[in-house]
Amino acid sequence: MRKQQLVRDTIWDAAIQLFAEKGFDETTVDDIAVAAGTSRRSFFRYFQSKSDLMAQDIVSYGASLADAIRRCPPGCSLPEVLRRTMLQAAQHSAAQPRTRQIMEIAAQYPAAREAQIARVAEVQEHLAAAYAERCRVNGGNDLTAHVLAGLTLSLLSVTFRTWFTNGQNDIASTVDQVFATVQQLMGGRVGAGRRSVPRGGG
Amino acid sequence: MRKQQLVRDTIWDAAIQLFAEKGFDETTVDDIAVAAGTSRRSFFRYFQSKSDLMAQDIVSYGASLADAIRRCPPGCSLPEVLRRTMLQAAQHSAAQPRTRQIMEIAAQYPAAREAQIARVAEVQEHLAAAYAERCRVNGGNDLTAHVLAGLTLSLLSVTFRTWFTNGQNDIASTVDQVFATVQQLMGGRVGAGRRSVPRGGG
DNA sequence: GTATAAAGTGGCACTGAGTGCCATGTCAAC
DNA sequence: GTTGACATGGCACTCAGTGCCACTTTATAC
Repeated sequence: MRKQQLVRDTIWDAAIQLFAEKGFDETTVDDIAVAAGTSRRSFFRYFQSKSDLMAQDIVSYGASLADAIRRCPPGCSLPEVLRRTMLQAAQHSAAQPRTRQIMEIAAQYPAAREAQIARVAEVQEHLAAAYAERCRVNGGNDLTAHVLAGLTLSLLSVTFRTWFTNGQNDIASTVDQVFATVQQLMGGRVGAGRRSVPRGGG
Repeated sequence: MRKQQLVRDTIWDAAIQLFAEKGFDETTVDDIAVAAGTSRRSFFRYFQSKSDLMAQDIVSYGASLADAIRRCPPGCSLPEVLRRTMLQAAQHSAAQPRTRQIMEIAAQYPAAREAQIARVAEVQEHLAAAYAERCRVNGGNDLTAHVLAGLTLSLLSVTFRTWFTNGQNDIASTVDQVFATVQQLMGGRVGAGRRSVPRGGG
C-alpha cells in the first residue's frame, strides 16, 4: 500500500522537525509519535530506532552512489568513475531539501551523528561490490574495489564537510577541489619531494 | 590513584571476555559488573556506556596515529608521511593482544561495530589537526589535511579488513599493498590509470 | 450485505541502558 | 577518634526497544 509510505514520511518529517526545534536528545519517541499522529508502538513498526531516522537519507545516498558507479560509461578509467560517482552523489544529496537541516542536527548531536556514520559504513560494502564489477572490466582486483569504496566515502565526507562549513552553494566545485587534492597528493609532488627515507621512523 | 586504572582494566577485560563468550547484545552491564566484581553503578563511573568498551582501543589507535604523524622526519613528503603513519598505526594495533578478538566481536555485532566506527570518526578530527601542522611545513592547505586524515583512516580500515579476513600475520605487507593500490589508482593520468609497480616490503 | 482472513494499530508490560541522588565505606591527615 | 575527600553501591527514575494481545481496518469470498 502507498499509505504505508505516507505514514512513514509523516513520522520522518515530524521527527526531523522536532530534532531541529528541540534537539535530538531532548526529543523522545513519544514526542515524535504524537507529533506524527500515531502511537509509540507504531513508530517502531516504521523505524527500527530513533537513530534510524537520521540514517534514512543515507540509504538513498548509498543507492545513488551504487547507481552512479554502474551507470558510468564503460570507457571511463577507475579514477574517472570515482570522480563521476562523487559528483553525482554530492549533487544528489545537496539537492535533497532537508540535507542541510540534517547536517546541522548531526553536527550538534553525537548520537545522531553516530547513526549516520554507522549507516555509511554499511553503504561501503555495497559500493565495494559495485566497484568490483567495474574492476572486472577496467582491471584491478578486489582490493582495488575496496580501496575505491573507502576513497569514495571518505572523500565525499570531506566534500560535504567543506561544503557545509563554507556555506557554499556549488557542491560540484567542491568535489573537483577535493578530487584534485587527492590526485595532486598521491600522484604529483607536493612540497618537499623526497620519496623514500630510511625506515624506522621513531 | 593507580587503583582506578586497575579497576578500569578489570572491567574492560571482563567485558571483552563476556562479549566473546556470550555475544555483545546478550551481555548486560550487570553481567559485566558482576564478572568484574563491582556494581552496575560503578561501571558507569568508568565507562560512559556499554558501547564505550568497544571503543577503548580506538583511543590508543588514534593517539598512535597522531603520534606517528608528528614523529615523521621533516624531510618526508606528505604521501610518505601517510604511508609511515599507516604502517605504524597498523603495527601498533596488530600488536595489541585483544585486537583480533575485538575485531571478531565487531564483525558479529552491529551495535558493537557502530561504537567503534563512531569513535574512529572522532579520531579523524585530531588527525586532520596533526596533518595540518605538517602541511604548514610541506605545503598544502587545510583541505589537504582533511583529505589526508580521511585517506589515512579509510585506507587503514581496508588494511585491517584485508588483514583480518585473510588471517595474515604480516600487516606491514598489507599496508604496502593498500598504499600501492591507491598510488597506482590515483597516481596516473585520469585517462589511463596505470603507473608504478607495487613495492613489496616487510 | 455478511462472513472471514489478513494486515495494521495501539495499549500494556517487560527488559535493559543510562542517570541523579544519597547513604555508606575507605583512607589519609590531624 | 574525628574530620574531610573520595570511591562505592543501592534505589528509583526516564527512555529505548520488544513481545504479546486485543481491536480495528481493509480486502476478498460468498
